[in-house]
Amino acid sequence: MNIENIIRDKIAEAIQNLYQHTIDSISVQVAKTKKEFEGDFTVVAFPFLKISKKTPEQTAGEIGEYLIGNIKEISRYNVIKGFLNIVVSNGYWLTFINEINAVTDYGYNKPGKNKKQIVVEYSSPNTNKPLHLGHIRNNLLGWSVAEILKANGKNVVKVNLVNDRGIHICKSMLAWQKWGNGATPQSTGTKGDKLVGDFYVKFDNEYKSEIGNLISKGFSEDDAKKNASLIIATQELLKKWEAGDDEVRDIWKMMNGWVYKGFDETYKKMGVDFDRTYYESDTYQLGKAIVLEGLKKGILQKKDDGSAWIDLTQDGLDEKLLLRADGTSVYMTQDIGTAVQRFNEFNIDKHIYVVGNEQNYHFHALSLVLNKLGYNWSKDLYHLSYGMVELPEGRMKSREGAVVDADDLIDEMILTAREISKELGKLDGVTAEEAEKTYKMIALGALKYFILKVDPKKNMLFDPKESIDFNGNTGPFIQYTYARICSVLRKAKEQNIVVPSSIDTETILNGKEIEILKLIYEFPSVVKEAGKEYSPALIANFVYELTKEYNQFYHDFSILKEENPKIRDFRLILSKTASRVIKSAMGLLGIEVPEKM
RNA sequence: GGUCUCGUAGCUCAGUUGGAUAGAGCAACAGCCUUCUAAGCUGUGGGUCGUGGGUUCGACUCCCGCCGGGAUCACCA
Repeated sequence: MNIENIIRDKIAEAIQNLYQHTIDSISVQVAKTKKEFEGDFTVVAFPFLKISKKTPEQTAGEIGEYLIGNIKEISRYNVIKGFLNIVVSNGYWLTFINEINAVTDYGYNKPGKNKKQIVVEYSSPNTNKPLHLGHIRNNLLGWSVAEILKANGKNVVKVNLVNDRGIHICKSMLAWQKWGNGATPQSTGTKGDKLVGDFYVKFDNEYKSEIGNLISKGFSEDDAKKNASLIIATQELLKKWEAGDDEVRDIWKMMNGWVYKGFDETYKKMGVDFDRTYYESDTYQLGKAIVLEGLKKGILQKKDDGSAWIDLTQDGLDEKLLLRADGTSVYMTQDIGTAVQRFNEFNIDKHIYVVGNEQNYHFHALSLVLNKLGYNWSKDLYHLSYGMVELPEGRMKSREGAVVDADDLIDEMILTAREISKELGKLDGVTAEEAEKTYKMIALGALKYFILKVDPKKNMLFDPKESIDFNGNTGPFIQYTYARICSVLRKAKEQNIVVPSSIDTETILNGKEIEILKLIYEFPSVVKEAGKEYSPALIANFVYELTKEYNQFYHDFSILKEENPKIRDFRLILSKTASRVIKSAMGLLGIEVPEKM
């Protein structure tokens, strides 16, 4: 049983014995003691004053006295202004580290017998442009959240839904037909997704200039947009695609093929993967039958032109279109269909959509619509809504090419990592291949940590001019700490010092060592909280705190040169355990850690 | 206009379900490598937590108003 629960129980017991009043032990708040006070855990006495009818100091003192007498793991306490600070004995911490040394996956919950699955849908790219920094945030978040849920013992399915059809891809196709001269990735030496993206931008530029021309000829802006020959030709292309026109389908397949190859490369570089990939060209017809059924039941309304609507005004939203007058489906229709499909296909406990907060309204509506249609699992849908990545000049706009390209960014990071490493001469002793692997590890570590350390819900800023740091609160800092520990353990081995599997529980500890132990102790609850909140940021902030603390310890105390063998052994175990936790935590973020850097 | 969000040091971000004197990193300045990796460590300066009320023993945290930024309210996805 963990010490906080023991304290909770005993406090409830103390209240009962001292003041003849029954309270629920889980309602007792046990917090970490602030750095500037002596103690490990703090209990605030104020909530008990009504029960004790005494001053805060008296109440805290009486409870403290009771705890000393009844919990052997507590060595002493102090009271400051109604705050009861509890000091846990060295013996407890030493027993704790011995215990976790015996387990291999400390901090993780074993997969339960529960066969229910959690589906995490993320990435979900459009096939008309390459991935950019916004997609990076999405992918890293989705992947990491899936890993964190696995660490919480959940049965997770990672899913991608590729938006491979629609007006946007037709724009790239039309531009390729008109101005492409048969260009292919091979003929141009361009990565497939980039090539298709270039045609998308080309389309947009030509379209804009056509609109400009029309406006100068007296068209209103709206009319110009609707009547431009380019947009009309694009719509024709879409119609042909929907009709299954062979030529159009062939171009579509070819160009999407280029894009997939490009995406796969980027995914691989980022280290994200999926258990299943769906394509909207297969699923975009889903949902129609459900909507028609809803009409029949009178849950949905049909307008005069034949379009189908749902009225969400009671829920504070508006009326929402579910089927066009011509019977074709819209975004919402498809999402209804795919949701139903997923719940048929999997035994779903929770379905998580990792999608930007610009679609909050859509997912709010989606869950209401499904609920009204009678699917009681609509409450199990969860929109993991993350904030936008903004540039100093505002949002990224892919049509205008004002984006930070994913591949470029990663490549630049690798370049920087290589430069810094060479400058510091850190990898002089290793093979070129090994060094190259480490540069990539560091570059991705920096990028992933930079993104994941921020609370997913919040918008974040990325300034390309101030490239991502490698010092301070960064991925490389944490990786460096790991490498340092590995180095110490290597040296120990060279000196034939064996790290013992357990340690004498009478060993005397210093304050820094206890601080590190306390952080290691917190790891499981951080994993749990991160799972509950779907927040890799909690893991990132935790592991930073741990490494910061470790670096201070490393600086202030020597390990291998420590003369007292018991203390030396303890420090080795402590270091090894810290490195294990660092590696696990970083693993949950998708960040690898090097043994040398 | 409706709905939803965000506002913490010059900049980027933390701040557990309300708890003690609001913390890190970067940037600036000053120190520390014959000692287990200096991608490190130590110190200094830097704040009316947007603002005004309210609830509370106690508010960065909860409630209301206002100011400022963002998103969304498409027969786009």
